[in-house]
Amino acid sequence: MQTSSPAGRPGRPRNAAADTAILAATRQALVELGWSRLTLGDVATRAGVAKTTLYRRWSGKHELVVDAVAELFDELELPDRGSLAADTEGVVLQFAAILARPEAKSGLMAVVAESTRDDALRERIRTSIVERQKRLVLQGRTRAQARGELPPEADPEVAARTADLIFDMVAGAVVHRTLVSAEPADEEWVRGFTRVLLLGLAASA
Amino acid sequence: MQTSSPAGRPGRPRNAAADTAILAATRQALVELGWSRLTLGDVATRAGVAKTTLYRRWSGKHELVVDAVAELFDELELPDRGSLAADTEGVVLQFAAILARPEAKSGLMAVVAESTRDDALRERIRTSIVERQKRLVLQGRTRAQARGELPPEADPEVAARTADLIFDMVAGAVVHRTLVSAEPADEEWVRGFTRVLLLGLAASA
DNA sequence: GAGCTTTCGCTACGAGTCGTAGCGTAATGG
DNA sequence: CCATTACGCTACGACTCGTAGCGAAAGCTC
Repeated sequence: MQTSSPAGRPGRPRNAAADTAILAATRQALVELGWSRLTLGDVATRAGVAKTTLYRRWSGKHELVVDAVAELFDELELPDRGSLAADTEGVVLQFAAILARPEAKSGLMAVVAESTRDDALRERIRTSIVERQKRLVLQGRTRAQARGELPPEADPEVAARTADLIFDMVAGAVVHRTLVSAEPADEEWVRGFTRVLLLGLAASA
Repeated sequence: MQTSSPAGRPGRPRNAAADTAILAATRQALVELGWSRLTLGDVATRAGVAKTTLYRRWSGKHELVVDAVAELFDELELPDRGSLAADTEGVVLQFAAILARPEAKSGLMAVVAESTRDDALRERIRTSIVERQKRLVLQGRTRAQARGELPPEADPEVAARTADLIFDMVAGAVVHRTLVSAEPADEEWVRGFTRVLLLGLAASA
């Protein structure tokens, strides 16, 4: 989605409803067809717009799918369940529920794959999807430190590195469980995961 | 790669060197073009074979890339460095080194994305890539139990679930770090990761 | 209202890829 | 020698891509 026209720009304004319709149509097409068989002409037909309209707003399949999938993560929130372990389990379960949806599965990995050769696409993914998730990790750590469950971080640089590490471990594990192992990240799995994450491999046995 | 013709089958045998050339050409094309721009016609030209020959051996782009990428993981081994932590660091560094290669990056995620809608493809990935990695986790756990670093598992069912969990945590974290966060899984990162994995989040600070 | 600007739907188009068919030839075993 | 399979090559229809051009619609400013 490029910069819209909020200010008094001359000319006919864009149909805002079309954006919504196009993104919804994209997700529907992802469910029915998957990434590889999804075509922009098909999406345009589903959304009830002309193919040229779609190309005026998105430069291609990749950007469109990033935006369509990003909206799925809007609902992510950090619940306050009273302890770091419970908070972690709650947010991981939310994340897992989103990833379980077919439109997320087929779309997310495809754009990540393409982002390895497209810096602009990676930046788009980072700002509209990844950062939104990482924010929850930072919130959770701050809250846990306030509770005294985690020691306060003196060095902000070390704190940032640790947060990045935790984020990669949490998001990576759920993604791998869901997409590669193709098993559900259900409550039982999340409990085991949280135990290892917080207590370590040796202590959790 | 489908079943070759080792037994005395009539007719002209397949050129075994062509398989090697095609897979190498596929990896080269992945490096230069990435997944989306890789075409089978181009791979055939690079390998010096006719496009029809390629289609006689692989049913499509997905299967071909799975086989091409799978060979990258052949070199994975579990080093014996004397302790669970050191062994873990060693194998994770190997895994990270493979994932850092562009042909692995662009190819692996793409086929995983497609496998969410193609059971046969997922099975092919599982047997030729994933199981080979998971074996290392099992070896590492057995060795650590022999050393007394981990308690022996009484229930084989629980042991299998734990091994799956560890595998998803290790592989997922490295993949996420490399492909999504787009940062190198270097020695420093691996040390921090291993510490959290073995000791837990609280104890590792 | 007049005039300007931008969007929209539609059609058409060249370019590129896909996967297959058909052909003649090469290589192996019985 | 002959059946059988693999190979290289060419050609093909079908499909998707991304763009161009057109007339009409919808907003703004004067």
